[in-house]
Amino acid sequence: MGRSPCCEKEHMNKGAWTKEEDERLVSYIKSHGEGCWRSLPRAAGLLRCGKSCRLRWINYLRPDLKRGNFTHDEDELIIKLHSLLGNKWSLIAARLPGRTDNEIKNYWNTHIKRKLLSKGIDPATHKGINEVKIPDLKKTEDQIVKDISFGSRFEGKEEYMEQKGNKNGLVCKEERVEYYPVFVEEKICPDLNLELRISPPWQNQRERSSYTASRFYMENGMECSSDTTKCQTEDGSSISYSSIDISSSSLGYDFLGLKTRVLDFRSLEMK
DNA sequence: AATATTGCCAACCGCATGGCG
DNA sequence: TCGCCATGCGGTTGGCAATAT
Repeated sequence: MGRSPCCEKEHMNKGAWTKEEDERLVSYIKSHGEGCWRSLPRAAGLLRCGKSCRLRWINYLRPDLKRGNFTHDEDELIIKLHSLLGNKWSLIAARLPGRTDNEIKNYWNTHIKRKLLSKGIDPATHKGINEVKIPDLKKTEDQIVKDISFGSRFEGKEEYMEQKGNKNGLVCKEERVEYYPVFVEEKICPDLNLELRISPPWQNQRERSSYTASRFYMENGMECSSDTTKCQTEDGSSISYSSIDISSSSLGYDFLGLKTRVLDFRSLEMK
């Protein structure tokens, strides 16, 4: 036996909402607040299912919604966030005040996809359509990647960060990856590159070696999981990357403005 | 003017997730 | 631990408007 439907389908209105229904919903939520979507329709005198009410409110009636076309800045932000997060529309929407996940999703599918394709960029991978999609990490040539930490802990870096006017925000390091990483150039908040990987908040090499950093490696919409890799630093100490469960950590980090535990990065796995 | 096609977006649907008893 | 329930999420669809033929 399957799951019971979220509401009684019969005697329910479907399709476009009327002005009167909108008014009823708005007035009810104004006086009772959001939530209890299942019981809301009956209480508000609406012949709609709870889901439908929730969607109508979130996507259309909410007073904080921004109307009108997307700006160029919003376009750019959506593209960058999509390169990081993939089709996680709700996460992307969380970074665009006044925009809904549905709105962004529609906008992506109708405008941005086409725009990227016209530039020869694959909207799914954010790479040139003719480029090889999966890098061979074993190759000996250097690779440039962007290593972005999300956090507010900049021990020993406060002065530097203040000078740069970025005490709390993205810390991005441009790193030349060789078989053994010996060259790391730090940059503060450069443009997000489309080649990204996400790691826990920045710490210096020594500190990093003291806790086994879990490096969730995302290559343009794909998660590239790998076994633990030991890398040797200049001073001879070793650093372990990837595949380390740090869920026991009690630390929470501000990832893209969303408070999260490190382990939650797993939920960013691309489909 | 009539019809076909295309683009857009609000809304729906089914599944996933998390909380709770 | 399990099952139920409410809610959230992302993919898909339906219908309207604009445009092309």
